[in-house]
Amino acid sequence: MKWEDLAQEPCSVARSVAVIGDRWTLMILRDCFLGVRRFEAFQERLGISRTIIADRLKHLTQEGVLKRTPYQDHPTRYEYRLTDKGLELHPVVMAIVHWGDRHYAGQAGPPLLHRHKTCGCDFHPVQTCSECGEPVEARAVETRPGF
Amino acid sequence: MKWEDLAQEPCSVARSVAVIGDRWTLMILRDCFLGVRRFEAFQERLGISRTIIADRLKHLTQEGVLKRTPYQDHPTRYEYRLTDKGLELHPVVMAIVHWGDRHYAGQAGPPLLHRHKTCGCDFHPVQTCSECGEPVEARAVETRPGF
DNA sequence: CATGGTCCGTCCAGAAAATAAACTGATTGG
DNA sequence: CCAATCAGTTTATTTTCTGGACGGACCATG
Repeated sequence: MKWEDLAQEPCSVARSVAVIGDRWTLMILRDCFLGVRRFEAFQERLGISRTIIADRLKHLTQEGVLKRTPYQDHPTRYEYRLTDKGLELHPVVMAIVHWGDRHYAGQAGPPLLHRHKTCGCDFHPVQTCSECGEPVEARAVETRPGF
Repeated sequence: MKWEDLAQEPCSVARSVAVIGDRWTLMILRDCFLGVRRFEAFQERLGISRTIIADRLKHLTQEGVLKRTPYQDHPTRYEYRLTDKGLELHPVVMAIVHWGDRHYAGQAGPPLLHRHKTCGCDFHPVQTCSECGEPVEARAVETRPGF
């Protein structure tokens, strides 16, 4: 099966994974949420070849996750910013961070702390039910076909 | 950069991505949460080569996300079940599903519906703050070094 | 007791994709 | 003029993936 085939599957995981489901794309998204916007900055932070950066940025841009906008003329240079669609990946990234914090943080604790500006506290994300507001456990979820 | 290098980074995204950050691993995890447990079932559902299935299942098992347990003797056959650590990936998978539902569902709506057994409603996941309980917006989060 | 079926893998060669390293090109500052 | 910055592209190599065959341990059927 190919990338393009994945996008055609009648499954939201498959379709999302076709967009964000590889190592470097996820690492680039992480950096986006940390405020990184420029090609050189991505390249330097990730330490991987420029081809990959170019490729992934293009892909994310085509999918509307990032927007390529000029930040100077002579020569025109572009930076990559999260769109609203991209910002909606925040729960995905936070969930990944939190899982990593729980299972791979060293003695010293998690490498990054997250503060919720609204309440001012350091927090971790909690997945709750949109209907009753209670935390959702994996075992408390039942799945059925939607169409 | 290699997979193993990623795992060494002082970043929880990198460390998590080193474990779950590729297409097929994520698709396998999706199936795990849908109750798939056997080699043949993964292979048939994903339609990819057996080599990859074997490789990813082994990797996830080594990382303690899945547990390989016998379900019959003569001959001994094993199935793959999510461990507690694996179950904790539920928010990650749900966040991915929800993003896909929002941006890639067709006219007919999302391919799968999720019911919260506790309250009995179809729901979508909401990321909330562990401290104040309010929904967390990407823009309301501030990050700083933890050690 | 052969024959086919199930199930979980492994092995191999060729095809496809990912990746690194060097290069291009426009421009600015000294 | 020379070096530096920045955003890529090109080329060659390395890695991964595919598709199929194969193995081994059984079971059911005729």
